[in-house]
Amino acid sequence: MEKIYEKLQDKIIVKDVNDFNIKHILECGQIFRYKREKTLEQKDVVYAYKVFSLDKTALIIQTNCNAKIITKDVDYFINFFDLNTNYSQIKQQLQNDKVLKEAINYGYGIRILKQNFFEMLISFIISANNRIPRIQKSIEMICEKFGTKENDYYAFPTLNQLLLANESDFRECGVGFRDKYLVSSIRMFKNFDLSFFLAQSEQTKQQILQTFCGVGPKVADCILLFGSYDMNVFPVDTWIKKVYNTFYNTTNIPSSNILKIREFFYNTFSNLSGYAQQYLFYYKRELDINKKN
DNA sequence: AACCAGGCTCTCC
DNA sequence: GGAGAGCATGGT
Repeated sequence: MEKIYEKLQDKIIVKDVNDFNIKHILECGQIFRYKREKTLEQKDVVYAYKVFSLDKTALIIQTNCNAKIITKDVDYFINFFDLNTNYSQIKQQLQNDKVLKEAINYGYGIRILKQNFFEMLISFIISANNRIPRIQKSIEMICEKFGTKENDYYAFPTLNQLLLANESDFRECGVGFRDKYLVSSIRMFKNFDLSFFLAQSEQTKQQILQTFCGVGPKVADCILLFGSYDMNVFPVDTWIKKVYNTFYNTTNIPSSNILKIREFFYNTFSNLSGYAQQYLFYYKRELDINKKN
């Protein structure tokens, strides 16, 4: 298959915008550290975003015919944006499901980002029973407080940097009752063997993650999906619950039974569950948000 | 002013 | 092992 991108010295040109839309990618719920930039003067520019991962950053300028990823860390972001995976093929396989076909039509440019495991662990502990804008703000404050300063932004803190943080430090970043979960989980991560963990079975990985304080089934699935590119999980949150109730509730599962809903979707989408979840999440959330305004 | 948010922990049965 | 209360904080 032909590559969808061209690698240059300090940027990547993505040539196929049918499988790459930076708004879809960043606003489908998988990442918290990004900012929309004011659109530049050129009239063909559709979106411009800055994205941050660990200590790295990129500026993405999307037009109607291509997307430019401008960064010092070209190879890192080729992997980060999963540019060597064929999303046309994935989308085609998922089109059998009628609802998903609609969702893909809406968020056609979604790709699953390959993010850092530790950053996802911390981020999704904060996400529990929280609102997305406030999650973003808390994470940003934690970066400013404990992360290394780069040029015009702060890196996500390393494990050693976060080991210096106590509960009131986190409380000042607006994480609320999750402060103690963070302190506990950060200490536990010090003795965490990631490569051993990744070699375990799906079920074992889910169980191990739930031994971290503040990590239940949903957060565990998010960490696996976004932090280890594991497509065999289907995180069920409030938005997916709405998806289930509006589009799929033809079965006899009580709409409050998260684990049963999760099982239903995994049985439906199998090893493409992670992709499917993101199309559905983005579709439902955008529709509801736009309805309000 | 209650109610809710990318749920989880803890208690009680 | 399943159901239910309580949880920080801020927006609507």
